[in-house]
Amino acid sequence: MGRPSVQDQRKKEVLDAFMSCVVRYGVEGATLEHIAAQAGLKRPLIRHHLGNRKAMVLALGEHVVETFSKQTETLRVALDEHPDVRNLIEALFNSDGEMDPRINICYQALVNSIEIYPELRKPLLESMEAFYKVAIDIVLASHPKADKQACEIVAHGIINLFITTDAFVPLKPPKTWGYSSYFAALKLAETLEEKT
Amino acid sequence: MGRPSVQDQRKKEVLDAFMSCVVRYGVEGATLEHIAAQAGLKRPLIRHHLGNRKAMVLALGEHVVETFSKQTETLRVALDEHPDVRNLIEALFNSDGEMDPRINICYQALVNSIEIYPELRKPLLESMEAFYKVAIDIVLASHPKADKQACEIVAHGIINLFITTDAFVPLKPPKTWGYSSYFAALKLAETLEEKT
DNA sequence: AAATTTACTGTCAGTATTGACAGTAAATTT
DNA sequence: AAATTTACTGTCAATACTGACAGTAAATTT
Repeated sequence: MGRPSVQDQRKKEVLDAFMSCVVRYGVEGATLEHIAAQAGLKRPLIRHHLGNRKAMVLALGEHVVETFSKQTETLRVALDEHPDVRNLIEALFNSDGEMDPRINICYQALVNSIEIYPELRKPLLESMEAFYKVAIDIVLASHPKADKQACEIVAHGIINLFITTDAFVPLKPPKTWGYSSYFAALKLAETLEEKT
Repeated sequence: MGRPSVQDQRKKEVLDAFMSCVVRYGVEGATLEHIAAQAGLKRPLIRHHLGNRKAMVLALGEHVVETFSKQTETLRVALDEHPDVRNLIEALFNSDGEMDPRINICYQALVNSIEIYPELRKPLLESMEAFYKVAIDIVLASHPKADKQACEIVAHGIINLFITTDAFVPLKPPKTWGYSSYFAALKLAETLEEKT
């Protein structure tokens, strides 16, 4: 009874606003006022729903890790149907709107804040490990004859290139930069093909 | 006449301290007090030498761009002697102590702060363009018969992989991650070899 | 309609950060 | 030694940020 709770919804909204602010101002530059304004709420209200600043940062960490894990799972389905490296690359780089471009930037920002929030280290590390693992599995399944170590290197390379996809967006770089990581990932995948 | 000026030296020391703080706390998290403590100086003194906070951030931008440009030049000499892709990769990934690992992290942090300091955009963009250009030139000179576009893609890929080298360091990742970008870069370079 | 629970706002105190500047100390010239 | 220039320190006011909480409004149950 009583007024129905909207905490779950509000939390998501606030964390979404937090992400946008982290992209613009960094973790420490994202003030509670910034976040509240971005979410269209008053500052005391976001505190009511999420607690103090530290709790918010940790919640953001969970949120990013969770979103990351969902993306990882989305990739795993591409494995089940057609365990092909190109499918992996397409899913990573050309899934229109599926991947939130803010996630990678926030992830990196949180990694760099680990000295302030050491609790973030473990979940961030584990989510990235899972991400690598899925990529490695796909590459291995896709090229069963290829050298195992080569597959791991290619998988790592593809993921690392993916990480940089949106790294330069604030620079408004020439269009040629935009797809460079994508094309490089494709070339990297080529190295596993049979050499005829 | 008068007491000899140590501004040039002090500026360098402060900017070096600023870099260390940006790596730990991000651009906005690096307070003047942090920077001063890191440099072993009093806060009013760093102001005396470098001006207010905004001036310091812009000076840091110049410093990073300058260091970046020096690294770019260091690479160009590797071009003149042996324009080989492997030399490029070795110079990037295995030049013990030559490359300051903080530079990439600071560069990325500054890129993400462009909305606050728009003046940084142009120099940051240009320094990265120069960096790409040198890499492309080396790859082209190294493989004159190869497809031009392929060379550009490989060069971009190598640089983008280089960018990620120290991205995960705060996570204290397993050793296997450490060289993944390096090995991936080598594999990427392989794609330009003659297919026999 | 009363009670209850939650959403939301206004506001204040404590702290952190920055900017500013007066004043002192040190090194150099004349 | 006096003058001059710069390095450096102490300190205070203004501002920004956060934490806390009382109090109001809204939605639901009985």
